[in-house]
Amino acid sequence: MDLSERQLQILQAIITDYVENAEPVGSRSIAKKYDLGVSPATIRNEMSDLEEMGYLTHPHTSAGRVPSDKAYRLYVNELMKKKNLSAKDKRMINDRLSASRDEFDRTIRHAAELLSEITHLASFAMTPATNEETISFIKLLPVDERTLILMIVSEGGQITNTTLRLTVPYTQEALDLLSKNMTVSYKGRTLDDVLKSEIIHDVGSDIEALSSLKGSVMPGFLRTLEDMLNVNLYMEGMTNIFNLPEYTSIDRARDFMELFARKDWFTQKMLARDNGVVVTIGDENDTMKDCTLITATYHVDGKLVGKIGVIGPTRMKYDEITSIMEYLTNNLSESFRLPGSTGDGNAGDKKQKK
Amino acid sequence: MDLSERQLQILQAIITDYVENAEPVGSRSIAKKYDLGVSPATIRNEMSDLEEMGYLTHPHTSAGRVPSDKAYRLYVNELMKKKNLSAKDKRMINDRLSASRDEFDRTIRHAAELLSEITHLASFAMTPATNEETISFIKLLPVDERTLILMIVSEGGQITNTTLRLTVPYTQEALDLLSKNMTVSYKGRTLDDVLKSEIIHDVGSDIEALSSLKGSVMPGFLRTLEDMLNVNLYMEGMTNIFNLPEYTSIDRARDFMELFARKDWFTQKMLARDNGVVVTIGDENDTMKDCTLITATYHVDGKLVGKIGVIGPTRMKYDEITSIMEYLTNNLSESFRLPGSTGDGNAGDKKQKK
DNA sequence: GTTAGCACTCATTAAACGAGAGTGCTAATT
DNA sequence: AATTAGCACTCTCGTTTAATGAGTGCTAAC
Repeated sequence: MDLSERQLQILQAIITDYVENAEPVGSRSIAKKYDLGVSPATIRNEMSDLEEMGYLTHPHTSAGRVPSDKAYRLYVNELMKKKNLSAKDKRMINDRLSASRDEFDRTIRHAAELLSEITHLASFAMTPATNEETISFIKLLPVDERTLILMIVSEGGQITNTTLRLTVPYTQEALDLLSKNMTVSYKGRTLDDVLKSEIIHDVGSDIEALSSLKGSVMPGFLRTLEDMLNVNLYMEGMTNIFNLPEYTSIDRARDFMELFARKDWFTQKMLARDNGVVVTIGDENDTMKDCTLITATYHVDGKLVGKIGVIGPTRMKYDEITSIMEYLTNNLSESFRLPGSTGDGNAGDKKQKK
Repeated sequence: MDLSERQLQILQAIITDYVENAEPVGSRSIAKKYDLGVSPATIRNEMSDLEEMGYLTHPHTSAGRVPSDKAYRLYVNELMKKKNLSAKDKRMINDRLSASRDEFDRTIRHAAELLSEITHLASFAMTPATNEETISFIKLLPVDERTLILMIVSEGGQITNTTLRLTVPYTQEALDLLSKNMTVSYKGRTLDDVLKSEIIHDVGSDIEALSSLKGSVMPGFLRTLEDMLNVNLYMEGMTNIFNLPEYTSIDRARDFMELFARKDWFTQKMLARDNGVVVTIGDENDTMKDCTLITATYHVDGKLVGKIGVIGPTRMKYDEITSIMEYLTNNLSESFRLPGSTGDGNAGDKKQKK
């Protein structure tokens, strides 16, 4: 049961108008503003049909029509045209996103800030999940007699280091040996794997000094692995939503804020989403059924995948926002590419239902 | 112009009642609930006097009285008695605050969480400012031919390290020499000082290889210094305030949230506050004139000073909250004491106007 | 198939009203 | 002289009522 050309035009007009003004739109105003060459009465009839098909709703009898989630879905999948970013937005992204591998986290946070500034919505950005990363080698570097640096290098080139302070002195020999043993034991295994497997015994404890050192180092090692696995989540522009008419009720605003207070939960949810630009509208989300959530992925060295997203009411400028996010993530992926590497990171445009 | 005993009793009763119920309190309910042995009429007369002296206000003619900032000030300075923590709260703090020097930031964040949970207010915690810390030594450790670890150790024992990736290979000699030169140049100077002074030239560039290496390392060095100087600010329990009657207006809530969005600004404000338990009420704050802000300080090794605090409406349980914060900061300072060191960190009880 | 016309619906706003809580004053009481 | 009882007065808050107006849905004409 396809929609006629005119129905699509009317639906598009209603969406455009409602997104703009946040108020139920009536037949008369459609007829006046959008030049469809038909009278309000005709539009009324069509609207009635569209409502029957589930694309529109009625807050109450004598109010205008409001697009349903289904209408937005149709719009995102079929009607929406890619928007060209304004020169201002492009400039903003290019200028302010001085990404560099060194300042990874900082860049990611900047990206989230930028996104919320441009879209006037709440935004977030996540550093890549490193579940699949494998360990390349582990090194223990001496600092002073009771202090050492533990360094973990992943195959993907990620390097993390932590300073450990021991309660007893160590010897250089023990240090070297432990480094070697740990590397042998863990090389090629994923962080996840190493952290979960409790096989910490087999690192070798032949020598007394080594065994003691191992005991001191291991907890730090595990903690560092955990830190490597932890994706960082940055949230920006939370207060933007206070300016939106759909959040003038304190309860709505509270719900919204509380969602973000549970960072870890939210992170999990977002990690589960597909790659590329993903739009989930209203009911398609299992929580926040009156929100739309748009995420996009950026790539590091064309491999690791991080996410960036915006959250707002289902009424939002889908065309603009998806375009902005595509531009932004391409820009990010570009910045995070290893000098030598190739591969375009596949920052595609898959609009898909989750 | 001192207050009579009875006036103090009445004032105390009004504060207690208002703090509890958040509604203007009338003469009749005071007479009924608090056994002062006088009739409502007498209380009315006293209330009238108290109002004239600026301790009470009237939302409108025929409403009950509400304590003014001045009244809260008097209460905090004179009337308030130290409260004993409930066993539950004590246990909570003792159990959950498994502080350890290694996981400094984590512990601080936990403390903020805990504080907001116990007080049902918004809380924050700041890591210590290290402006005054001086550099002990700088070390460059080799990782692979183009990667090295830069380590900065402060006199106070703080250790920070960053991984640097160079575009060109380096030599071991150059590395050692640069480490030595940098240590000589910067040893004993404060982080602040080093960062501000642009005297990066005199690190010595006699050798070609050294000069090139220096050029690559210096930006990373400065960035790391900046990171060391940056105090981290953790905010928790923001959404608690939505449950308070004073924040049912969306505008109020928005203002509140927006304040915290500007983390850096807020950090600056908080750094400027005195040590110990400091309470600033309503107008005493230059922003947030309808809030009370309570901060307390904890100590690291009896020296460095970090802050923890709560924010809420001027109507709050001053006695409980200050007691909780004192207990909590003492606990923190205790945990962050170096094994060898002494000195009680002077976590005093100075209630003072800012 | 389209449009004009018109009755009808329903949210929103303003005004009117009564109830209730609390004060402030005066006069009586201790 | 201090305290209290009594009462008129004020102001908020919730409810009711009425008017307004935007917008639909239907019918009949084009």
